[in-house]
Amino acid sequence: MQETENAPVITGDHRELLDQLLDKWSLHVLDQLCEQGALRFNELRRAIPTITQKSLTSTLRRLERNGMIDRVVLSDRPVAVEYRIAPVGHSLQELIDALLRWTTTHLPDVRLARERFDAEFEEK
Amino acid sequence: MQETENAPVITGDHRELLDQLLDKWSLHVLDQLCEQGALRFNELRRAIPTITQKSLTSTLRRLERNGMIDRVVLSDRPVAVEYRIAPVGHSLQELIDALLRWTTTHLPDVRLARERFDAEFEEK
DNA sequence: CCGCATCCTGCACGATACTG
DNA sequence: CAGTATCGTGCAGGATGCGG
Repeated sequence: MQETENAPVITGDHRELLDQLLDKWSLHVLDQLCEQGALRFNELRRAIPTITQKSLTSTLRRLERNGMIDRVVLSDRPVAVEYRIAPVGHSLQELIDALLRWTTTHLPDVRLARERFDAEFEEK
Repeated sequence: MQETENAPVITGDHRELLDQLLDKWSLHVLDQLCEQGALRFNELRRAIPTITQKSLTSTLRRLERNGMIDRVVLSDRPVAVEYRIAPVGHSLQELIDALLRWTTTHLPDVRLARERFDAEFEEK
């Protein structure tokens, strides 16, 4: 019978982790690091022009804490740091790509749906 | 030929849409509706006990506006409404499941990484 | 049963200035 | 170059009460 198939119940832990990986900036950072393998702090800033320095810092810290990326000190004087995608983080890449592909594919549908919804709402 | 493979550049539109689909509650709602097909308002409340009525309402509106779900009026007196997963929304199910499976699988890794990170931070 | 209207609070994020 | 420190603010989301 149906057995609810594989019952993907969403626990608080799931939600918390997803919040930390799919938030406003993490996706950008992960995406960049997955593609480039490793990037310097300011290279990331340039790759994601709209991100604030503060946000980039906190995003990197969070991703590092969750084991998604590694912070590698290249030298002390001058200070040089590199951020590398970690194995666990890399396992996310295909998922992220799938997410982006889905949005790209269905963006037209969504736009149409929105127009319809808004128009219908306008009538009243 | 690296060609950056399929270059999944993240635009503002991507980000906005993902924000509306992967936010705190949408995932729960979509997940429920995908599994059950259709649910009443209060059935959803019971299925997601921690959600507020206000949040459920706004989440449902947003998902409806984006074409992910359909709001079906069953009767007027007494008021009876049903929310059904729409085709576009259904195409998200496997993606959501993949997301949940990934977190379930890698949660141990993440926990370990966090402990290490926090411990290392403690030392200083 | 299915919502809408308000009030309220935290906190995510931006802007800006400073440091080794 | 790679950050830390501080201030200001919008707004998501909880709590509560009312209404058809």
